[in-house]
Amino acid sequence: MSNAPQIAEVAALVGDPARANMLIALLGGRALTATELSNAAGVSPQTTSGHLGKLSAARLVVLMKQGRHRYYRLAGPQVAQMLESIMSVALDGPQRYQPKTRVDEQMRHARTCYDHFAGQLGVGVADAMIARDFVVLGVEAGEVTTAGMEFLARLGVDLSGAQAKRRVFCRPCLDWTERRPHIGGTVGAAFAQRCFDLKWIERIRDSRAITITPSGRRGLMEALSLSI
Amino acid sequence: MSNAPQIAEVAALVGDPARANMLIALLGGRALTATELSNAAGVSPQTTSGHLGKLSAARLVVLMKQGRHRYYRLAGPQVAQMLESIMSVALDGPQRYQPKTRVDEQMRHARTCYDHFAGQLGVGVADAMIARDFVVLGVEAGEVTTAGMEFLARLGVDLSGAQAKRRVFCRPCLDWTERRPHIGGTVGAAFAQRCFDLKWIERIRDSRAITITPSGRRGLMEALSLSI
DNA sequence: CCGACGCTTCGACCGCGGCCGAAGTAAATC
DNA sequence: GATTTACTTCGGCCGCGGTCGAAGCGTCGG
Repeated sequence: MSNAPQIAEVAALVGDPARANMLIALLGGRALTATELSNAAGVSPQTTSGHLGKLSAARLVVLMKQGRHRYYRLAGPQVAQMLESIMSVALDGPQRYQPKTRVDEQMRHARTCYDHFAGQLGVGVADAMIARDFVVLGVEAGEVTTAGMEFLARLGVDLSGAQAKRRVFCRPCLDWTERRPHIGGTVGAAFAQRCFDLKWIERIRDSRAITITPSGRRGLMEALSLSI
Repeated sequence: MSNAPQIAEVAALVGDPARANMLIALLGGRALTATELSNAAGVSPQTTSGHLGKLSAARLVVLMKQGRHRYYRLAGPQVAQMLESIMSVALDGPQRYQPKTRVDEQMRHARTCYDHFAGQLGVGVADAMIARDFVVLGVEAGEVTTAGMEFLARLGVDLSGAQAKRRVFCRPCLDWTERRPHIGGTVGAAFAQRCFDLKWIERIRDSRAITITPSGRRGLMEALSLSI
C-alpha cells in the first residue's frame, strides 16, 4: 500500500548525519547561511550545497536570498515538531552511544527549541508555572488555566493571534538534556518572544544557547520566584 | 554539538523504503509476524530479518516470541507519533510522486491509526464531536468539554486511567487521506477501544482498514447522527 | 524421528549516495 | 575592470548498506 516511499524519502533526508546536524542547527529558529550550516555539519561547502539543495527540494527548509548570502531556515513548525519527535524516540532507546556528548554547559542551561525555551530555563519555567497552577501539562497536550491566562496577560505576553484560533495551544515538549517536559506550542513561543522583547534573554552568537540578562534574572524571580 | 548522530540513526532506520513499509504496517497497532512484515515490505524473508534486527536494536519495535512465530509491534505511542509527524511533513511537500497511490477505498473509508480511528470514519467522528461542542481541537492540542465528558461516559468509554493522569489528553492527528484532523491521543484510543468492545467496528484481516458493523452504524447514528 | 515451516545467519554482489577537488557564477568591494 | 567572498555545479572516488541465495536453527505436527 500507500505512502511509505514518501515517508522514507523524508526520513532518509534526516537520516544523514551531515543533514541532521544542519537541521538541528536550524532548530534554533534562526535562518542560517550556507557557510554557517557548513560549519555546523562539519562538511565542505560543496557538500553542504548539495545537501541544502535536497532539503529545499523536499521543502524541509526554505531559502531566502539576501545579497550574496543565502539564508536557510526550517520550512515551518511542522518540520520542527517532526525533528523533536524523532529526537524524543532517539533518546528513549537503549543507551545509544552518547560518549562525550557533554553538551556545553551553556546549552544545558538555557537555549531555544525552534521558537520556545528549553534547558534548565525551559524546565524551570514549566515547573514554576505548573506549581502555581498556571498550566496543566498532560502527556500529549497542555492547557492554560484562567489564572495562567491572567498571569501571562500581566506579563504582556501577546496571545491575541492564538486566542482567536482556539483556546488550546500549549504543548509539552520533551527536553533532551533535562529529560523532563517544558512548555512549547503557541504559548511557549509567545512567552519566549516576550522575554526577548523585554531583553530578559539574549541569544548567544552562533548557538541555540541563550543567556539570561540581569533584568531577566530579576524579572523571572519576581514573576515566578525562579532563580537560575 | 550534540545528539545529531542519534537522530540521524533513527531517521535513517525509517529512511529505508522496506523498513518504512514495515513500520507503517505496524501503525495498524497490531503485532505482526516477520513473514507478514516481509509481505508488507515486499522483500525477502532474509532481508526482512535483517531489518527487524536493526529496528529491534534501536527499540523502534519490540519482539514477542510465541511458539514458532515472532510477533513484532511498535515500541510505543512515541514511535507512532514520530511516524505520524514524518508523514505529516512528507505530505506537505510539493507534489511528491504519489502516482497511483489510489489507496484502497476500504482504507480511505475507515482504518486505525495506531490506536485510534482515521479515514472518513475518524474525520466524521471528529467533525460530529466538534459540532456538538464535545471537543475543541486546536492546532497542537485538543480539549474535551464537560458535555463531551458526559457524552463519553454515557457511551461507556473508559477514561479512568487517563483521568487520574491529568485532564488533557486529546490530540489532533492529521489524517493523510482526508487531510483534516481526527481525534487521537488517549481519548481517541479509548473511544476506539470502546467501539471494538461494542462490536461496532471490526478489523479487516491483514490490513489497517476496518469495517463498521450494522450495529455500529446504528450506534454511531444514534450517538452522533453520523451516517457513513 | 522426520519433514515442514518460520525465521535467522552468513557470504557475496552491486549500486546508490556522500564526499571533496576543481572549476564556474554571482554579488559585493576596491 | 580586477579581486575577494559566497555559493553552486561537475566529475570521479569510495565505502556503506540493501539485496538475495544458500545454509543453519528451533518449533510444531504427525
